Amino acid sequence: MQNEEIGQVRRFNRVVTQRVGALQDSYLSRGRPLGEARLIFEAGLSESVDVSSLRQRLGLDSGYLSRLLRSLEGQGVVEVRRKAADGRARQVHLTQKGRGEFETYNVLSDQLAASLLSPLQPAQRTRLVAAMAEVERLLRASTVEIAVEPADSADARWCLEQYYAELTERFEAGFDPLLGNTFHAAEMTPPAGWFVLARLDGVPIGCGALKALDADSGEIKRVWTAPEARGMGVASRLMDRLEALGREAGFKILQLDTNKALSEAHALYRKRGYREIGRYNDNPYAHHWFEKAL
Amino acid sequence: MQNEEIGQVRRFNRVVTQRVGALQDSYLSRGRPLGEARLIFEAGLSESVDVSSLRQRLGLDSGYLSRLLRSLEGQGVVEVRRKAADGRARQVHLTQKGRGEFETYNVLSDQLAASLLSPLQPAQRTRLVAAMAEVERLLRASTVEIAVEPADSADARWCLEQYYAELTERFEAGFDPLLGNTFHAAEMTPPAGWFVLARLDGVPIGCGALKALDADSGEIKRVWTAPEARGMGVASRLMDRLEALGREAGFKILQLDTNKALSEAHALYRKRGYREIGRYNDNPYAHHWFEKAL
DNA sequence: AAAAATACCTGACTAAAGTCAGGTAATGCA
DNA sequence: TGCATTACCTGACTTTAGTCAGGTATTTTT
Repeated sequence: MQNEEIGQVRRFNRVVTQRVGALQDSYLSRGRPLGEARLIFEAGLSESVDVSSLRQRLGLDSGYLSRLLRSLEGQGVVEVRRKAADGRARQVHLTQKGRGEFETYNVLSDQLAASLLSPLQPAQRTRLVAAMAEVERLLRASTVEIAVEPADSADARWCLEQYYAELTERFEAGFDPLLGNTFHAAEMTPPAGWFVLARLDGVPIGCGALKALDADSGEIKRVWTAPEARGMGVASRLMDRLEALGREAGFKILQLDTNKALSEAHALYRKRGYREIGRYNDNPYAHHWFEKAL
Repeated sequence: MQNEEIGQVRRFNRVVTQRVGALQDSYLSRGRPLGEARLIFEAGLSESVDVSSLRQRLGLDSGYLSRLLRSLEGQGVVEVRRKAADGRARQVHLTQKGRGEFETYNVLSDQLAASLLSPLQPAQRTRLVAAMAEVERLLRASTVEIAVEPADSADARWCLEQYYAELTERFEAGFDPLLGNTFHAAEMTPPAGWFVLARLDGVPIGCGALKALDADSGEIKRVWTAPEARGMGVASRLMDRLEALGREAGFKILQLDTNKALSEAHALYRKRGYREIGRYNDNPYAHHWFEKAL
């Protein structure tokens, strides 16, 4: 990484935290401590929130949050009720007054955003918004975490279900997981194989698997990215990790198959140095077979 | 301004303050209150700083800053000495230990920046850095403030001097302010005329003037942007303001002259709807004359 | 030379933010 | 059924941040 890049990131950090951060705080606290304001904002995002979820999202101490909630209850902006499904847990709702406050914060946030744009000329404004979208997307991309996980965890299963559902929709002939060269959790468990999961803010957004074929070769399967996370390079990073695992396992060759409907996947494999080979398995859904020497 | 733009700015604000802001704080406070850390950082930027300048830059209360300095003195990271030139004022120096702390913060800042970039692929990284540069530049542009000010203030004179110096350098024949259709402060003082100044973070970075020629027409002069602030649309905004002042004053027509060396200025005038006319004054440095109906 | 202004300091506050050690009620599990 | 766990609460703190009213030394102005 060049010094120049680092320097640019640091300048960016400085300017943005000053302009946006400081403005944001002053706009949004409006006579109420920032902690309370943030709480109203979080609570307003949905009909009701569990206290535990607030605690996690805002990173607050249990006692501290409790006190904040008591204060907001005193102001009549929230109600805290015990949860029907679990009597220990409690849920936070905004009262009508709270809804009003939430809307006010929303209007202020809009004004804050507008105050950043309004001094600019239309062309500059368009460029700023586009650059912000790019920064946002790539910053989010840079916080995607990829880790080897058990293939039978709830998150792993969720990803695989999404993946199958997408294949069913996209394949001409539909997709039946039982026919399609399925592999089971055991085959994705070291040392028979590996399952990697990509998460954004803790939420699974992609997966991939590597299965040992023999001592020298492995097969890559089930590489999937959630639609909302596409264009962030997640699949590439999953492949990076899977290939690294293959290298560690001593494989000389990685193989994979794919359906003709998955054109983005073809492009990705080609770009990463996979070359098309003849059929090496009897997967009824496969139209193309690739391999790459590690 | 469209809702879509506002929404994008708000998403950007949220993502950036979360990622950058939170990381920054945790990285940079390292066991020391953030206020003290910021102080060390500011003090380290130069050999020595006046307390008053720190107070201004960090926006701190005099008593509060004083206490922070005592605390840092106690930790042995700064020395506060009276200033030779003015016995009331005091100067802050980092001790050797303080220098070490400063360097540590620098390294941490670099690491923080690197941690945002490192998960990305080279192409993404390049795009992120470019987008950050764009956002930084345009956000800075959006905080430029333009105001009508007295033409004989220190900042106004500074701008005009810079402007003259640049003309001297760029004009084939050099430039002598006494010959060049000079106008004096009185002519830029309402209602005879107006002087507008552009500031970025309080520092003057551009100026412009409008002078009444008669009841129906005015002349725009001395539109200048500091080299480091170019490409931010400052000149356009100065022109906007000057034309608005002209409209308020009831002028029907604005005129201006310019030297052939100032090609960017020509482009700007043409883009804003000025059309070239014949010589209307005897400015020896002018090669082109323009006017625009308001 | 006296008066006014300045630059900083000290003391005495307050509010906000955060921490930690118990405590209570509800739930899950053996 | 009883014991461990959980989800949250309360009380008793500390730290950080910030404000404000004087006070002292120095410089500038008159």
